[in-house]
Amino acid sequence: MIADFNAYSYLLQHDIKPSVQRLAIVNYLYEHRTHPTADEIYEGLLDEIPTLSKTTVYNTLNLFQQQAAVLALTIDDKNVRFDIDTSDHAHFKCLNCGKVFDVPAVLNSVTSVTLEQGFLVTEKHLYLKGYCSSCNNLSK
Amino acid sequence: MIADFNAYSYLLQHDIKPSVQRLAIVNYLYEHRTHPTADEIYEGLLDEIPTLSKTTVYNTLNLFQQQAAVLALTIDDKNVRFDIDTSDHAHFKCLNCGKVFDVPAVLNSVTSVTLEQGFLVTEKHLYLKGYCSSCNNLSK
DNA sequence: TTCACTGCAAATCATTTGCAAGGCC
DNA sequence: GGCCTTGCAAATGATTTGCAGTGAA
Repeated sequence: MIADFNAYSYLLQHDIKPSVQRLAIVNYLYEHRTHPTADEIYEGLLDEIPTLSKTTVYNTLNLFQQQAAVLALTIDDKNVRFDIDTSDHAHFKCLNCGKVFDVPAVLNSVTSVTLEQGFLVTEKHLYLKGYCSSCNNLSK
Repeated sequence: MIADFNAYSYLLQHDIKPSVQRLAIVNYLYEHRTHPTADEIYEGLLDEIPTLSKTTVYNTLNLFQQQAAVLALTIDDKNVRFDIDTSDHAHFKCLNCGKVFDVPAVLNSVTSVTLEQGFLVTEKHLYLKGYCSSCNNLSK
């Protein structure tokens, strides 16, 4: 499942000094593509690292963001969600079950939006909301 | 500047019973297209309505959202911002000055994203981040 | 030894909730 | 009178901050 992913070199590639906690968080994000919250990551790692503190999870995720090793999603207005997949895609949040799905959108094509002169775009987020197939079928 | 906008009928059109507070908030949003936070709206109306409570601002904005009279933006990870313009457009947030700009994007064209069978999309948000012309020129 | 990393406890801040008082039909 | 709206105070919950202890180079 972890396949050829090397958490250690992933951190080095992003100029992040590896540690037990940092490696665990990267691996958690690599294995759980559910766009977890800081709290979900913390809870998910407690068995593995019982001494882990939530502060460390927040510190680490903030560091990862700075180094562009993860993407912070604000599709949820309650808490920030994290995605280790920084490739070109959009997100869909089901308003019923709350799950956040990856959507294979081509965000680059969105670049066609007309920006004023001198605006420099460094980040693009396309958030879709509605009802996923499971929740949508229930109401039929 | 207020032109032909009628806050009273705007509320009625959205099945919202008018009140002094609700009218003031709608007018504030109509006149301040800066995507204000709940707190900014509260502060901005204190002179006009000194007895206004922040709870009422939150209650009202939540009601407006339910009735689709305003759009809630989560482009900012700190607090939710509100937009009375529900027409087709995107948003750009400057990472330096923090301002949120309207972008004349055609979100409908974004519909071309491939969604799985049975996914029902009810809301689309395109958030761009980077540096606005003022902040971008400073660094040159 | 030094300096960065960790983790506990406390602080902060946006938002919600409980509830009592006031106002409108 | 009854119900909806308002607003205060307190609660909640995510995230940050202060700071002391630990550990690795």
